Amino acid sequence: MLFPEIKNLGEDSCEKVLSSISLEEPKNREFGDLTTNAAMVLASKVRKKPADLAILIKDKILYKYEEIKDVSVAGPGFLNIKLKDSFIIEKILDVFEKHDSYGSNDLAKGTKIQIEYVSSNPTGNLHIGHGRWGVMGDILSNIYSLNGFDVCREYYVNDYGTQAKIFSECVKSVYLEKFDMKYPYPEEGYPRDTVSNVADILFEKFADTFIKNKKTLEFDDISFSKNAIGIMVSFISDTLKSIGVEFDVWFFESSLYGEGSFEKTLDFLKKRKLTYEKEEALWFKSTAFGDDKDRVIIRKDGNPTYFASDIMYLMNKKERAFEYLLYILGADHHGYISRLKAIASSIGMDSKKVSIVIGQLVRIVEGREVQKMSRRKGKGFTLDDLVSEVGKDAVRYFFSMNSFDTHLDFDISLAKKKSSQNPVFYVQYAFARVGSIIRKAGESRPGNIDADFISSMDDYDSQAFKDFLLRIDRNDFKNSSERNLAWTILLLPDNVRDACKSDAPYFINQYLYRLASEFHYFYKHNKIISKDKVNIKRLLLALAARLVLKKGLAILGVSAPERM
RNA sequence: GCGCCUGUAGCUCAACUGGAUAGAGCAUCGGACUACGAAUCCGCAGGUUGGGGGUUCGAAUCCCUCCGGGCGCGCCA
Repeated sequence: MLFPEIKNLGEDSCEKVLSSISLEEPKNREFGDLTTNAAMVLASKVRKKPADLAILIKDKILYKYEEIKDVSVAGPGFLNIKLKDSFIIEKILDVFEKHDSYGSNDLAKGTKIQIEYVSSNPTGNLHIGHGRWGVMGDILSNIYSLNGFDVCREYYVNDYGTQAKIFSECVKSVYLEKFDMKYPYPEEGYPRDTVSNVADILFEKFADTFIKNKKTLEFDDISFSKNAIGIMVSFISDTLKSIGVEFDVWFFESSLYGEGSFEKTLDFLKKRKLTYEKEEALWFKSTAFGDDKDRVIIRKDGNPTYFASDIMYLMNKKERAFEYLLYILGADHHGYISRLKAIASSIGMDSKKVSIVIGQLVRIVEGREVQKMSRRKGKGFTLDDLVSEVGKDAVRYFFSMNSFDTHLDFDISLAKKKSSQNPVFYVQYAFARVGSIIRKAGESRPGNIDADFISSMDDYDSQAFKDFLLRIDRNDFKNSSERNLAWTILLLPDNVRDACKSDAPYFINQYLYRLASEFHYFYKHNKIISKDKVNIKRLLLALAARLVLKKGLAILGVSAPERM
């Protein structure tokens, strides 16, 4: 999304017109490398026919550029531009020049953004959906970083309210059984197997530490609960780590409530006349800020609600001076959008800088069987099940390959396949193929390549590599497969930028698939190594493809194997 | 009932946010190994964009209205 300021150049009409001019790849590649609608957008402003204006732009402006080989006017007034091969080759050399920084930009210039995702209650295992939000959050964080943002990845742990309490009670009941002590298991309690795991660990680690007096049943509930939740959080953290999802901050809801901070918040709200009492409860006027109903802050029984925590948490985020806040929530939480925005406005934040992405739910599909994700045990897959079934790479690729807005069908049998039907393998195989070429080149000891270079094909800063780049000629490509591959290699930065603009990690997946496809075709139709010689320019393209594939896979957090 | 998302090829999804002939991958059918990895490549076929109206030079995209699917609407978190 890159947020309003960066996305829109401004309100004033002139800039608005300019910003609606596009320069992009045409839908149909035969039209050229780039196309612009400039003539159509500007035509009415200068009172000319789009086609006439297009010809004017073509002759007076575009032909001045050395990089341009040809321009044609087509359709209602599109200007199609074909670039010179020599220019594309220069750009490929640039890719190696930049290498590590290739694909990144500094559009956001260190702007602080916090991305909160998963934030599942620490009262049970993660389900498949959490995996999707986790992967989405992680990849989006990567993408934001590449666009220059200073990203804080955060998980909000709900360890304070009723649910956390019920969970502790469950664990306590099982735990005390180990000492032949009876404690009622709450009705509507959590599934017993997860609870037992936690109780077992507490027993192993702490033995009877929490039991202060066996006869009077005196029990250290506070410490017990804290540890029980802590263990659950470590389970969750382990699961997420297994798919490469990690956080900078694990923020505990309970930490909001120390040292009279709740009272301070109440004072703050009361002073601003944002609260009122009704039916023995304290309410927050969230409707004044666009929410669809007012919310209770303090219940009839005197306890704060979850909404109260939301307010304090948001104030806390504000204090930490994040310029932008991004939430990734499951579709079952879409009711939050208006309330979070309402809180943000009420405490003086710009609600436009609080952005909420809603991910649609996930179904597991195996053949024709459809399973809905479920948190209840015995029904459906947990995230752990899925990871052990198909592995980290497939989980990450499949979870990121579609738009957030579509319900995702996760096809387990497809994810397990090791063939071209499986997009993960297709992309990884392209990378492995370049590795294979490099090895082959080393073995065949070609006359026109020296040994230093072969051993340093990954070391773009080495002298041998730089010498190699100097040998590349600027002559035209021999065929369209060489040119298309080169062109595709150059599109990574645009995709990284657009993926951020639209909060769409799947742009990267699609780009990688296209690049892999372009490479496979190139590979099939062009010989790189012949008997005693290497085609240097083709090797250059293969190496550039390798660099970009690696970079792209890294954004997705999917491994790039040398061999498969 | 109200709100959010959604309906595109047999299946899973795209379409650069209003642009050119709606594109990919699976699946189906045909073709290519004496070959740097056939885990690949090439080709054929597949569509009234759920239905109907409207807005304009131009609509899968925006508006209205039906129909279908998912998810929300607690003094739970």
